[in-house]
Amino acid sequence: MAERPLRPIGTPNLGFLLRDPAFFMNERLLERVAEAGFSDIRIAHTAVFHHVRDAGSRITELAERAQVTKPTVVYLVNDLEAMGYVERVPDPGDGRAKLVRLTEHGLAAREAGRAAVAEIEAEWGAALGEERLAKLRELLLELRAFLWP
Amino acid sequence: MAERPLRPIGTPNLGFLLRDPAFFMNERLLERVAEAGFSDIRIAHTAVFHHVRDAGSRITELAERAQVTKPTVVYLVNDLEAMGYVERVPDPGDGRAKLVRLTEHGLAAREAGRAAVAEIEAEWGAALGEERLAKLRELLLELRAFLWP
DNA sequence: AGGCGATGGTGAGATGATCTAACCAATTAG
DNA sequence: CTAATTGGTTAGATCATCTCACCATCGCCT
Repeated sequence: MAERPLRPIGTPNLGFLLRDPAFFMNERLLERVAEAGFSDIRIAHTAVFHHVRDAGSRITELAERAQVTKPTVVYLVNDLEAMGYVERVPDPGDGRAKLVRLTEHGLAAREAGRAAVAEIEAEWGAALGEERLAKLRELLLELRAFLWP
Repeated sequence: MAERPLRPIGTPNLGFLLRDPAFFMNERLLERVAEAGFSDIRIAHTAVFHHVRDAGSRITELAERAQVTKPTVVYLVNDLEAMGYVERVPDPGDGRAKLVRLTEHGLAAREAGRAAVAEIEAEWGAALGEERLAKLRELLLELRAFLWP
């Protein structure tokens, strides 16, 4: 298998090429969110911020969407609740369930996060050229469609 | 900042687009390496396998190359040494230093890892088309050059 | 209507990968 | 020759994640 032209020596494999900039973005994101006044947010919390719906989401739903286990989400939500970013409200439609919802503070943090991401992507766009960045995004979306049909 | 056209709703940001397939590759890599008979290798170990030179590398060098601290490398190397993948030999040129080198077992595991990566990349190439995958790699290399000049 | 399997959420405890701080041994530079 | 630097290690902490066990509620079935 793998009868394809060998990569030039020293060219990192796709795993590294993908992971390293993802890591970079995480770090910058955290930096800028901290600068915006939310310095207690850690990278794991982004799973919640990214997936929680405005009307509130169940723990189970968050776990599915973020592809982690329920106890992991509970741990993150406990954390965020203690820090005032989210609140748990009873789910009106099901006595067992609770809805996790962003507080005002949480909404502000999410906005800061979104702004930071947009900023970082803009910097990358300025460096590569907007069309090339768009092409990169397109290819990554295609890859994602293949991996998670 | 960020006066660029908004992404369509639901389009994941670049962080996720990059991280998710990197994660995917890691998991597949580990699976296949395990199938090849090296089932005790964990993902963190890849840092050592990927960066160690055939002639042997110092702990310090590995830490720099893998972008982690020295104690982290010591921890990984202890692990790999106990499992028989690497050995420590004294550095002939410096009494303080030791060289970490792959054993026969380690070389075999590295080969299995390389084969697995090549296989996965070939699958991606078959799905996206080789030229498009090459384009993706090219753009990622460009991004890397921007981020780590 | 009552019981019981499925579902939503939690707690306890373990594990893995990382870090910082402190340290010893050997080297190199004044 | 001493002092600062460098290579490696140990100890201990932290964080993010998991599995297993559990309780509460729901909704179905007889």
